[in-house]
Amino acid sequence: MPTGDEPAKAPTRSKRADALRNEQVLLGAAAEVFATSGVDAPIREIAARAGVGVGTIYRHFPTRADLVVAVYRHQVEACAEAGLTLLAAADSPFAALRQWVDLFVDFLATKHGLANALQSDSGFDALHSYFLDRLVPVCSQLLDAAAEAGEIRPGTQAYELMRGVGNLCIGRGSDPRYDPRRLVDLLLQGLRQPPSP
Amino acid sequence: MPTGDEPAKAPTRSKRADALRNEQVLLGAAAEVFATSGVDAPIREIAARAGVGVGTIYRHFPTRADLVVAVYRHQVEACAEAGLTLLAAADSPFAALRQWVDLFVDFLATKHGLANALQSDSGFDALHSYFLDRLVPVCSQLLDAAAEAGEIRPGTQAYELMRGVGNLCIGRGSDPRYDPRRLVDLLLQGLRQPPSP
Amino acid sequence: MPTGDEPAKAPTRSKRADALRNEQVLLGAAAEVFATSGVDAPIREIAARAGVGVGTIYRHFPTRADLVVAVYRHQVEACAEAGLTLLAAADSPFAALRQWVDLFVDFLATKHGLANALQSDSGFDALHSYFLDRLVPVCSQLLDAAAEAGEIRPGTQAYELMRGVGNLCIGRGSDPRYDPRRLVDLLLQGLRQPPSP
Amino acid sequence: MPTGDEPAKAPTRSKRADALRNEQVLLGAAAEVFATSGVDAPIREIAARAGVGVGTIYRHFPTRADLVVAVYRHQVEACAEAGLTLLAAADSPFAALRQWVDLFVDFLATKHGLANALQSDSGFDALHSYFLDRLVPVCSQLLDAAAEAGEIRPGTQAYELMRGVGNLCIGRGSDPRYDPRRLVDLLLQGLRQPPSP
DNA sequence: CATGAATGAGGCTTCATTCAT
DNA sequence: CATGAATGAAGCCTCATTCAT
Repeated sequence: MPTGDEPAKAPTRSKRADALRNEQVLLGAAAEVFATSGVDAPIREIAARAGVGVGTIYRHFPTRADLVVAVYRHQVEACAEAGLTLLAAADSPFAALRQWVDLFVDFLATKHGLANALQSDSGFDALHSYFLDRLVPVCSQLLDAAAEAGEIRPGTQAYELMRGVGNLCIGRGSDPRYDPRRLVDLLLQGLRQPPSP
Repeated sequence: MPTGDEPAKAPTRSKRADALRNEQVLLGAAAEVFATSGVDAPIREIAARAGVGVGTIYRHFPTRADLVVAVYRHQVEACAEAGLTLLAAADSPFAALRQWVDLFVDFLATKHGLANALQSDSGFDALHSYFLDRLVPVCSQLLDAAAEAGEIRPGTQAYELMRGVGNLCIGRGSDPRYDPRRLVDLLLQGLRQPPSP
Repeated sequence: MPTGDEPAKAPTRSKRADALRNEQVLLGAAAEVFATSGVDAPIREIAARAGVGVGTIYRHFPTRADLVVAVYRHQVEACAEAGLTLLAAADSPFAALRQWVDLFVDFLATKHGLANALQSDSGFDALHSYFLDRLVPVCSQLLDAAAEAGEIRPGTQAYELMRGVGNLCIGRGSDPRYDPRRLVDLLLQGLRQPPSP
Repeated sequence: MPTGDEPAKAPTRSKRADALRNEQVLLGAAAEVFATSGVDAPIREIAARAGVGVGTIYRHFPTRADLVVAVYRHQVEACAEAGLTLLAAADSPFAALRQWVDLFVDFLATKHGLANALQSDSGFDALHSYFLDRLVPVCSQLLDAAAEAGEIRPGTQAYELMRGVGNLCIGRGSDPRYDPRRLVDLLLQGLRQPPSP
């Protein structure tokens, strides 16, 4: 399965390079299968799609959660980092928050079933934990900044907001009438209101 | 297993009564098991709790969705009817909407896993449809009234709102920091804002 | 699969009878497979031989040990009971012991791999326990009687003797030069000697 | 992975030395793992302990039996040789036999699972053969000498005795009440009796 | 030669669903 | 009509063994 754009002359010290490439293939296949059949898809299906045996998957990712985390790690990291960038660049803390949440929704919205798997009771505790450990602090910073700037009412916890946004992204695409973005926007608008009427 | 002390000539009426009673037992057992183990609980568990064979369940409820719908039908009906009552009784259309949504959240929040099962891709299409068919019109009426009264911005669809509220109820109880009610409230507050900043 | 010797007219209250018959078929098949491939044989193989699905076996015998114990229970019981009979009937306590041990050897010797499975570290703790719980007391009685009659040296424990005899029966049949009976006899002869020369 | 500081011209001798050293490391690791997890331990475990790849083990020892035999060869040889020594040195042929058997029991008793693996049906035919080929002749000599001296009854075959002793050593350590040595002693005492009562 | 990544057979177990009794 | 026994597909996971690097 040579990509063709490498000189065949210098395979040098492969071995590890080989395994690494394989891992990439695996992650790609897993991403596709997750998108299609959800993160609960049979390991066999992923193995088949990647053109490897099941053992290969178990070698690289002993548990399913390991695989899921690996599949989404890059994007989660990018999302986390974007939070800080946005806070520095946006017109206002609230605008930053909104843009950042949009980013998160974009991410979840394109991964069929990922939002579901984020549920803590879905058996993917590691996934749930990873996402929240990584993103809650960022969200918290954005929320605090917006609150300090007086743009939103205080008192909302980042953990709750993240889970709420995640939940709203569940089942996107099943019906064109349902667009999580509109609801997330409503949620953020709600933050601007004084505590209660 | 007829007891023999009924006239064999006219079992019709009593048989029906029997079957009905049986169905009630079934529904009760299913409700308990759903509450404990979620709506995905093994059929056997429900049969055992009801003290009947699995065949009996299949006879009465050919698909699992049929059973789930039957279990929650009363409460869905009550919720639907409450919408009209509230609209008539509340201080304002928006107050009615809010109270009604609270009712719906109360309902979902106490049924472990029900909100999850409402997802259209969860394999319980019948359940999903039933809930929405029955409640969306009510919600729509409440939304329209509030919009007409100028209490909320126009443009939000009842279908979307209902699904959003349902989604927010997923996973309640897994972490004390997550309370769907607060987020639902935020959502409703968001409706009061002008379309966008 | 009617046996033909039952009047086809009176299937009366079957159901349980059916299941019972099935259990017998299962036990028969398991006995054969155990004899052929040892007690570690794949469940599938037993199911196939019995002409049933694997689920049927799991229903009747949730764990493999349950199955093994069930397969041999009758014979273990018979063996245990024979101990008392022999003690009463034999010429001397030692003769009774010898005959009883012969019985036990006969039993083990015809079950390929059973002696192996009796090893406590073979993962069939339940089997190991069952055999010993049932037979050690009997053996103990026989040993005591022989010791009291002065026919054997005192001090040998029934547990140890039973395990020794069991061990000697391992691997019978693999080589015609090995006959556990001769060694067991040697063991019993050894009991007649004074403690040490 | 040649280090490069050896002359490429004459690697023969040093390569062999290398390979030998490697084999020693392997045998050491295997011995440890066998002691810990039995001779059925996963090849990987041995490879890991030796710090080599599994392929290396397969190269040196194509089958598992080859490895096991290699691991115990030294001790088996020593045991075999001890037979002759003892016969010359002991007070009587029977005393020599007894001491020699003790040696064998000591050997087996300290190797977790080795006695089990000696079973001819355990899939380690080579192991079984090696042990018996090497030790049966020795045992035979001792038996014959004792028989000639009139210390034991004639007629017992060395093959049978060796296997019997081996079998008695199976499962040692699983229960403090079971000590193979006592039973082996009984067996030897049995040899001193006249053929039958 | 050594490495260890990849393969895939093989065993296990759970349940939804059917159907004889 | 009710029962629950039987079925068997489906997923899971663990190594022994091969072979490209």
